[in-house]
Amino acid sequence: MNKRPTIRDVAAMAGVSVATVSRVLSGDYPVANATRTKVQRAVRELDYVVNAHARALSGSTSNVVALVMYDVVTPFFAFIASGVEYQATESDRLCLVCTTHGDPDRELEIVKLMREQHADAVILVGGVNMTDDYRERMYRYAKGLEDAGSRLVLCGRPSLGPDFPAITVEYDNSGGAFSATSHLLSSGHRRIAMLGGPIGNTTFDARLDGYRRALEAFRVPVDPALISHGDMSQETGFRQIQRLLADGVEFTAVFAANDFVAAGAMRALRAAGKRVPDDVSVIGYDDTPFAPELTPALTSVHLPHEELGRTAVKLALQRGEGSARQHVMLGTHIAMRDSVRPLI
Amino acid sequence: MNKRPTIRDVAAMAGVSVATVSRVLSGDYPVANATRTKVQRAVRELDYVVNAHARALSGSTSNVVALVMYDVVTPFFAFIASGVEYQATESDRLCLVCTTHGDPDRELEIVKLMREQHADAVILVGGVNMTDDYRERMYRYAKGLEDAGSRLVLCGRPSLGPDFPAITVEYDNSGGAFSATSHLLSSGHRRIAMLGGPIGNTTFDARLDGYRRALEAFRVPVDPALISHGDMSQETGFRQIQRLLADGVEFTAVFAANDFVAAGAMRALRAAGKRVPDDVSVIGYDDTPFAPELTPALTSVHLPHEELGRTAVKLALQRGEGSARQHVMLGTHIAMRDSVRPLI
DNA sequence: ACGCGTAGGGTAAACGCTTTCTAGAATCGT
DNA sequence: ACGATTCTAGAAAGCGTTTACCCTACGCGT
Repeated sequence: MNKRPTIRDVAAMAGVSVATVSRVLSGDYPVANATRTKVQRAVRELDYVVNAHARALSGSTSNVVALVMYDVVTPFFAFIASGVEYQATESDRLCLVCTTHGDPDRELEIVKLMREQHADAVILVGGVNMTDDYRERMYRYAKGLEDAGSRLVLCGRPSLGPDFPAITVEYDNSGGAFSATSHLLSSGHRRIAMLGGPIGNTTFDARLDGYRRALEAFRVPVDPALISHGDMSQETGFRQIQRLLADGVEFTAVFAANDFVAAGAMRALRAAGKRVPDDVSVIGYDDTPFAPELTPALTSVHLPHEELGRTAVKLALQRGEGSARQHVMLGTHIAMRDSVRPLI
Repeated sequence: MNKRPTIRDVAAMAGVSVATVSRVLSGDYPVANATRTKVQRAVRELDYVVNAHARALSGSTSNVVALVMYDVVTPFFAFIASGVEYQATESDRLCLVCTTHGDPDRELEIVKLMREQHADAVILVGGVNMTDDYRERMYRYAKGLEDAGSRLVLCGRPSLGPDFPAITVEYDNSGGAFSATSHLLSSGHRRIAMLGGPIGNTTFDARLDGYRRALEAFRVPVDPALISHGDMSQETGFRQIQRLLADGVEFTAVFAANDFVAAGAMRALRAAGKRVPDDVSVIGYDDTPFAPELTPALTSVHLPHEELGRTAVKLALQRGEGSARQHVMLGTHIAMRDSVRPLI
């Protein structure tokens, strides 16, 4: 096993100083053509690659973007991650991925690790419980990261105010829910069950808010019996429909907090002998890739997941005054399929 | 914006030398309790975090594991990534994620970047085209990474031989296909269409091989008309069924190269008025989370995705003689659901 | 011919940590 | 009580780059 060559070895072989090698490599400083060629030959000869840590230590930018999310497999996160990875690559950055599984301690640990790494940007993804504890925690993160020269980005979660030292990139969560509910309402549905969603979670709360606003706009009273809470899983959707049916709550349509909940709901409806969309219309949220594969193909609120991720990186990397606390909101649209039918 | 404190600042505040601070932080070397306390207080006071690059430069391990895959959203990759991330965290490593989208140039670029980063392990995930060019490329990667002190891991792709300086962690791809096909055969099916799959890709080839072996074991002739190629998408499954039907090829069962292909196939069958499983049985591969949500719930070959990822990291990080070229093969099993029915 | 701006390149000081080497102090065996 | 250990901690030499600073040589306007 050869020891890996350093810049000195390259300099020696090329017969120049290390400074010159460094200059050839970074390509900023003027270097004579003959010299450049000699250096490049030596680099190839020795199969030399720079030491990123030495460079980061000396230079002070690590060229790393960090992504912190709940998990890596839920399509919502996976697609945002995809956008982040894409844009990071585009911007010649590497992409560090960490998961919290909702554990604040782990999150704290990760932010500390990112300070150690001098990440150019730290992107926190997804809904949260907006408590005082959370705000305070974010404030500490922001301070720590700022001192380390990192940008903090809140992605797919609400801004903490214009004075908060972080970039926010969210999508119109409440607006999407408003559209979805309005779609059902204008199809004649009045008894619309709202399913899924951890109570207090900003994502679910926003979706619930859109649901409420749409009902109000149509002057339909909000019936608390139609609103259920739980996590965002298929099981939740399945059980919530079962309970609604068992309790004899009447409804002709279902607005699920996301596509998993919708899938579970459809399964429960089918099990109970209800046909979708003939007896009950169903609409989901997130427009997951499997939505079109369900039977019937699921109508869902489409989110700009990848663009969310890309924008987060783009804004974080853009230097200049005031660039450290921007706020962007992306739109959504409904992907119409076969799970919604007008009420006759 | 305060400048971030260094180890010297901590040393100064605690009234000790930097060496002592370093030792308190790494916790290996014996330090008097009183001293340790003083240092820890100073660390907390200053909100000090070490500089990972300085540490890596001096120490020489970066505590980073790199994951290189086709993309980040396909469940196959996402679940392996999940396992990798989990085990990396477990082992106090950070996880760098890169995607190639099948571009060899990008892959080369990434391996170079990982050499720069001194990643502890570089994990290459997923099937490939096993060409001479590929072997040669891998050999160059292995050499370069070995010099940089990194372990190379081939995950979910075949080993390059016991002498090749890389760890291999694969699953029994061909065996899974054998089981799936046997399941169909022992249910009485004889005309089984094999769908999807890029020709030459090790993953698809292995699945095809299992299909063939099962047919032979049941003394059923292999009919080339039943085997179609394409990518691993829903569209492929959809179109391949359409073509089979249009060509008047007879079949009573479908073995799809993965669950996406299976979903597309089921859609095409439904569109053609064929019922699944009454008229045609369908079996998928990968056991994606949406498999149980399809109608009917899809029977599929379950893969130990997460364990694949975890094992890759575990083996790569374990030091000692011979640990650099191990070969592990994990098993699969069939997740039985409702898309297969015995032929009467 | 002279001064000057600039291209080209070398020297050496950081960057922030780990670790070896060294040494004083405290403890122990006899 | 005294040499031999054992603790504890500091000094300083790297680790591999980048970059500020300095110097030479050359082209050019006047």
